[in-house]
Order: sequence, then structure tokens, then C-alpha cells
Amino acid sequence: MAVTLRDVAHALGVSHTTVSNAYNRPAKLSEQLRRRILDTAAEMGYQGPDPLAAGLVRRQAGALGVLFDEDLAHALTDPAALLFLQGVARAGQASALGLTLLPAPRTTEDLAARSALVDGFLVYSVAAGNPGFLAALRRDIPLVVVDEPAPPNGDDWMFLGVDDRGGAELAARHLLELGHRRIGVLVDRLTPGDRQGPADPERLAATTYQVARERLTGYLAPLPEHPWIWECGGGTPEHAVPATRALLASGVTGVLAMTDELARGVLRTAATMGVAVPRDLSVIGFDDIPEASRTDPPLTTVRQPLADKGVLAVEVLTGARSAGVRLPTHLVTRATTAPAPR
Amino acid sequence: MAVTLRDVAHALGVSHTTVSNAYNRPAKLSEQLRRRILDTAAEMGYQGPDPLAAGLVRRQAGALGVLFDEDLAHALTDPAALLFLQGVARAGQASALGLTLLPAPRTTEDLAARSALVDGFLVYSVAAGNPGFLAALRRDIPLVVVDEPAPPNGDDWMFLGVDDRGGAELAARHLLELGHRRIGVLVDRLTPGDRQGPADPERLAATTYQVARERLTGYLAPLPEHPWIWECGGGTPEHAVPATRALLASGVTGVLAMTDELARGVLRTAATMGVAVPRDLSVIGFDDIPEASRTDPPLTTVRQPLADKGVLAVEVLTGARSAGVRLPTHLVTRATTAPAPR
DNA sequence: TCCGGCTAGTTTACCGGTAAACTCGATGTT
DNA sequence: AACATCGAGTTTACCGGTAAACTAGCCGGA
Repeated sequence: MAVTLRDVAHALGVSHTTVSNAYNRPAKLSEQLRRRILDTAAEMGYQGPDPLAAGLVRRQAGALGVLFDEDLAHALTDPAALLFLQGVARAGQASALGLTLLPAPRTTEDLAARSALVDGFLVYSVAAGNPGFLAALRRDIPLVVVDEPAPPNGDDWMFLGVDDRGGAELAARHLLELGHRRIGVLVDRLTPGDRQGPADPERLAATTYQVARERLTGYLAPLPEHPWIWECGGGTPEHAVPATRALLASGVTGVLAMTDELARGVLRTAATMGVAVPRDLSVIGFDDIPEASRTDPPLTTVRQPLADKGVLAVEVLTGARSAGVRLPTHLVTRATTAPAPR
Repeated sequence: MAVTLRDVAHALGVSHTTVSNAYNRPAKLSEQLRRRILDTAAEMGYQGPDPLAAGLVRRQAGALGVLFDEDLAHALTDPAALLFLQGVARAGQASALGLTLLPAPRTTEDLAARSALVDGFLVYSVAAGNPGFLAALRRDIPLVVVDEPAPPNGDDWMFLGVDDRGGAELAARHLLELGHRRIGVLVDRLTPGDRQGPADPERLAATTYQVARERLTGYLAPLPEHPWIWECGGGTPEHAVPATRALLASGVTGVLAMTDELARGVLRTAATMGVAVPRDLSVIGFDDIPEASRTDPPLTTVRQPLADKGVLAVEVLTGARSAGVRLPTHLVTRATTAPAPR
């Protein structure tokens, strides 16, 4: 496009401001002139004010950026992230905002967050110290972190999370009350990377994902003895397969899965191994994603308000609500938990 | 932020271009001066070049817009759309592009597509004549339509789709070969809106969704007699429930579901009604979403390369590949089809 | 010695708009 | 008759950068 506002103005012998007004402030000129302007603009192939230029002077982009940990395609397969995103989309659509999805890669290379044309950032569960996150933080636009990382000094950035620790504790207590003593814990990841295997105390101490740390703390709190803890190296159901085999081999009767996706993997693996849930094995997930109520048997899990979190995050970002909140979690007892065998 | 490039330049007694170069073209100045500039910039609280301003002069936004039909939250629950989006994300990430999700509402009100800060549009299965789509089309940036709407004159816009008709025909033939004669077809929607119920010839003729029309045409081609056709008013499994009841009441032995999501709904409904699949009822879906291989029993369906479509769409958009392609579809025979009963 | 070619910057010209303040004639008001 | 008000535009001043062309000093080679 070569034809600009001024070209149109010239062609009609009016000031360029008037042409601008024809688009943005119809009230400021006669309907008649406005028609003339719009018509000749169409004739000349003028497509309306350039959004970039308008954005520059208005100092706004009309979109909000959502930063996901590492890979974008990953986030798009995670039901929890998706549900959050739906909430964001609903709230954003109400404010006529676009949604710009951005990856926050571990490498310093990329600069997506530095140069993204957005009015604010929603950071969804990104590893502490992630370069993309840091870049976003430096931008002079509002930023709300959801779930992770929690601000070290309480007010380094706006934060919205859930009561991970409390929810985890509920889950552990539930197993305990059912008489389970040999308990296994499944974590997706303790640190960025795909490390998998049993997690010894040293490894646990190295945990950088704060949500993992919180849930772990909650799990451990009521347990009389240390459970088996297994790091899966990823969050899909498939990642839970080797861990489940290992845990079952250790004679575990109850599994605390840190996410519902992992719990689904446990369920599937148990089924293929001929282990009956909940008779031989109890399983509790975390998140209460939609699929959780449709697993076979339906999954007992800790519910957190995922979609609401998305809506609230946008409200915090736009200043309609104050930050620093931790939303409540609670146990949803379905059919994957039963008294311990024997 | 009030501190600009020029402020920093002033403070150091260098030209503003030099400061700009410090950020964008390190080779154009001495490493020593560059350090000085970056340091005082940090001191002064300058956060680096404003992306909006840079975008204006460079004439690029660094993001590509993905336009979805009507509601964004809807698209985020549709497995097929999501899989497409994953492909897009993968390809976009490779080119360091952000992904801006945009709704294309039916009302003329909204202007998301008109003012979105993007370098190109991917239009995913949007209703023909949708105002948001039209707005995007008018923008002077590349645009690729995926699936819908197909360009009326062949070159009104770049297009990428799949062989919907051919795939549908394969599905119908398969049922036929298995001896089915009483066949039902489930459509999500024939036109925008949530109208549901049996579709008579008149209603069929009014179909505006071209993918629906194509698949329908493919279904009908080999069938000796007209099947029962039911419009579900939406694409979720739940939307298929009333339709399934109605079809079963009509004594149908085979169902052609226009999407896997609908097919899942058929499967669930059949299960709750005590109808055995595939013994009493055969079901064929369309798309081959990941869930399709995990339904009970695993779904026979028509496969289309959803994720590849996303990747290819980006390639077409960036000019790396030519448009106008229809990707192949083929039948994946799993366990929801069997010879007709009796 | 003179010239061409680097290096390291500077000058100048945009990019395509928006907003606030101002002008000017017509209207209405007391 | 004098004056505030309003509608309909215009003037002027940015928004915050980038890029191309130009300059000045310096070095090496013929």
C-alpha cells in the first residue's frame, strides 16, 4: 500500500486530520463530507488508518500477550493451560483484545517477549529466571504472573495463583484416611528439562518449579513416612508410564499425581497391567481438567478453578481487580480412591 | 516510560542513530561505545527501542494473526482446531513469529481483524461473508484461508484445504460395502447459528459452510438412497446426543459423523443406550483427531493431516510454498465399523 | 604522494498516523 | 447589539524510531 491518509486528504483538498476523523471520530465532521472521504478513499484503494501508526501514537497495541513456558505447541496440548487460555480468551474478547501467544524459550536467543506488540503480559507458569520472562518483565507494560514464578519479595510483580499446597495436603490426607501407607508421588518436572527417574532428597532440594515445590510440600506434610517420588520428565499421560510401572513394582497402593494428565497416564498403565483401580490402587490427580470426570473410573482429584483463573488474570491485568490472590482448591472425590487393600 | 532513544543519545553526546545501532547493528559502532550506551541506557531506565515505533518504520509486526470463526473460546475446545494451531505454532516459532488469535464474530461491530498488529492472516474455517474475514481480506497483508471459505473465482485469496469430498465418499462407500443401507449423517452446522434438527432438502440447499457442503456431497455420492441427515447445532460431543437418539429411533445401522467430536458423542450416546458398537451400529468420524484412536472402541474415521495443515499454511503465507492445494484424506479403519446387523 | 577503501559515526529524511489547540462563520441568548 | 456557544474544519506538534547517504580520519599500496 502506498496510499496514505494524506494522499486521500490531498485528493479532496481537505486536511489530513479530517480524513483521520472520518475514520475515528465521525461526529467531528459532517456526514456528507465523511461519505465523500470514505468513498474516494475506497476508490483510491486506501484501506483505512495503518494500525501500526495508530498504535504508535496511541501507545497501545490492542492485544495482550500470553507467555508460555518453553514450547508453544506444548502449551496447546495441555488441557489445564488450554482451559486457562479459554478463560483469558473470554475475558479478552469482552475487552476487544487480541490474544498473542508467545513462547518463553530457555535460550537467551529469542526476543519474542521483547518485541511483541502487546499492551500487557500474562505469564502462565513459566520457570523462574526464564529469559523470555525476564524480557517481558523489563517492558514497561503491565504484567501478571499466573501460578509461577511467585514474586520472591511479595511485590516484584503482580501475581495470581492457587492454593497448591493446601490442595495437595487434602489429597495426601485423603489417601491416609483410606488407610494407605505405601504411597507414591508423580511429578511432571522439578526443573526445566526432561530428566526422569526417582527423585532423592538432593534432587528435590533442587526443585525450581515453585508449583511443584508447593504441591510436594503439601503432599509430604501429613505423610508419616517419605513416599516414593518419581519425576516423569514431562506432563503428558505417556510420561507417566515408566513411573507407574516403577511405583507399582515398589508395592505402592496409592498414587498422588501432581497433574490430572499424569493421573490419566497412571490409570491407563494400571489398566494395561491388570491392576484394578481403585481396588488395588488408588489414584488422585490435581487440576480437575474436564477429562478428569470422564476417565475410567472417574478421577478423584484436587480441583482448581482453571478457567476462572484466566478471567481473573485478565481482570488483574486491566486493573479491575487486585493481585496477590491465591484461589482456593478442594478435593473432588470420584471413583479412583478406595480403602487400601488387605 | 518517558525516556527515549534521543534522551540516551543526548546524555552521551552521540547521535540518536548511534544509540539505535547499539541495539540493532552492533557491528556499526565500537564495542566500547556500545557498552557505554547500553550501560547508561540501563541507568536511565531506557528499556530498548519501542517495538511499536520500530514496527512502524520497518513495516512489520512480528506476529501472524489466526482468525477463527465466531468465538475464540470455542476454537480452543475443538481438538481439530487445536491440532491445526499446534502446527501453526511450530512453524511460526521457527520464524520467530508471535501468534495472535483473533475471533471473527458474526456482528459487524468488532474490528479485531481490522486493527490487529500482524504481518499476515491465517483464516481457519470461517464462514463465507463473515465481516471479520472481510475486514482481514481488505488489509494489505498476505492472507491464507484454510478450509473455508474456498475462493469463489479460484484466486480471490490463497487457499489451503483438504479433499473433504473424496474423504467423505470413502467413508460412505465403506459403510455400503459393509452392507449398511439405513444410514444417518450428522452435521455440526450447515450455517452459522445453532439450529438443530433434521435437515430437509431445502435446508441442505441453504448450506453456507462449504466444508459441510463438500463432505455432504461426498457422503451422498455413492449412497443409493437419501440418508437421514441431522444438524446438531454445534460441534461438541454433547451436541450429537439428541441427533443420535433420533437416528437410532429411525432404525439406522450406520452413522456418518462429519467430525470426530460428533462421532465421540454418538459413541457415548450409544453406550448409554445399550447399543453395541460396532455390532448394532457402525460409526465413522472425520478428521482423525488424537482422541479418535482412544475412543471405546477406537474410531474408524477419515484422516486429514491437521497439524501438517498448520505448518503448510504458514509456509504458504510466507511464500515458501504455493497455495491452492487440497491435501489428501484417507480412511482409517479401526473398530467402530462392522457388517450391518441381520 | 596520492588515492581507494575501511571504520565509526552523523545528517537528513522519512514511517503514517493522532490529539490538542485554534479559527471562523452561523446560531442562539439576554 | 454584544457575546458566549457550537459545528466543522485546520494548524501544529508530536509518537519513537530506522535507513540511506554522507563525512572525517586513518591505513595500506602503487
